[in-house]
Amino acid sequence: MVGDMLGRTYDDQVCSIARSLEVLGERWTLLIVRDVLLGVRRFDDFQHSLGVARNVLTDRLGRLVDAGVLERVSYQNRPPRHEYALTAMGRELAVPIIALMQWGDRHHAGQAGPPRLAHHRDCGAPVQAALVCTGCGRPVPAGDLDVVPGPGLATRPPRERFPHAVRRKVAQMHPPP
Amino acid sequence: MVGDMLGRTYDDQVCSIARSLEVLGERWTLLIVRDVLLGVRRFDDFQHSLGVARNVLTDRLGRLVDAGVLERVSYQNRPPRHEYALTAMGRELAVPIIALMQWGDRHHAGQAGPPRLAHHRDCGAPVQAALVCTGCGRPVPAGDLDVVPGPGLATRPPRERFPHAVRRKVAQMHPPP
DNA sequence: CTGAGTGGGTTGCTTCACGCAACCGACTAA
DNA sequence: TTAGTCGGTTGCGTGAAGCAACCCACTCAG
Repeated sequence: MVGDMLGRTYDDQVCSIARSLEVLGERWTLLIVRDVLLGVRRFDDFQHSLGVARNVLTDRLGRLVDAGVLERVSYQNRPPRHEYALTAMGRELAVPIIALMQWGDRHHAGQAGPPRLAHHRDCGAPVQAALVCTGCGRPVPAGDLDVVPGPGLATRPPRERFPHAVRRKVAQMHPPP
Repeated sequence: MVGDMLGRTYDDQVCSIARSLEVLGERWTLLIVRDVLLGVRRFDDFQHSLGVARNVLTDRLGRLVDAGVLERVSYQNRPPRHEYALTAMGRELAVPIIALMQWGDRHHAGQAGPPRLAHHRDCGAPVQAALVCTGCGRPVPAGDLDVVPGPGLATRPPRERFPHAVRRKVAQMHPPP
């Protein structure tokens, strides 16, 4: 019985993607983080930039603060006002967010080209999100990737595929490429 | 009419992240893609792996097929049955998905460690999602990143900060039919 | 020829989260 | 004094998600 019990969590998944999505997966949340990466900091600016309902925005900002992705930074005392800034943990989200952005650039941008570009501040050259091998240092195409069980998967062995299954042979009708 | 007009789309955003999220951002969708990356292919297997409602699963699989992320591959004719496989476009999602997974590994994994590991098939070494500079070839920490307007952002100058303006016009982003 | 099981859904009902609009409280600038 | 700013909260209505049940074409064991 972890989390909200209904609706927004993926309770029983032993998976870092599911756990990331519990923090980031709701509507608007990732766009808020994008906005912060682009320099937006204040409630009303998020609201105007996104067109999100104010109560929902309140909810999402609060969750991001609770999750440690954002922090409130006071900029005035009377009345108390604050901005939202990325924590170190939040800044690391640049990797998946830029990766998602570039996937969208490749497959869903108009002929005008990408709406935004990522550059290396030091040398000005474009930056790309990619999978790189820590062994040979080369980029790894998605097809050369093996995703295997890790130490955190101890609980629950891989799901049995119905012991009395006869399905296997039928599957050979169209052999995998 | 663009998108669903209500609820699931981010109509007026000129942003590749928003456009990616229109395809991938709904609940369960990204977990379905994760499952396909891990080798799950059939309706009932998704359903057991995720615990998602069957009608929702039907909807998500259909959307992913429509979006060109998955394709149906027939494996039997009477009755017609098929599996779901990643297209080339879908395979590219390994980058943002692994990035999200490793963010979750760093910040939300138990002390047991990551539930899953990504390895380079050729040399067996771990694979990491990262931002790399196409100029100097070095990894780029999130803090050294500049995200600047690109050619696709022609529409709409950077948002005014309403010195005196009335907010009504902005609020009416979806004019009544 | 039954009866059980399978795969891939569809239908109906209920609940919940989102969108909208109004309101608030402490301040500031005209 | 009124109008506006900023960061919310509250209340209400509705559409989408979740759940369970059902369905149909087919296969297989007995």
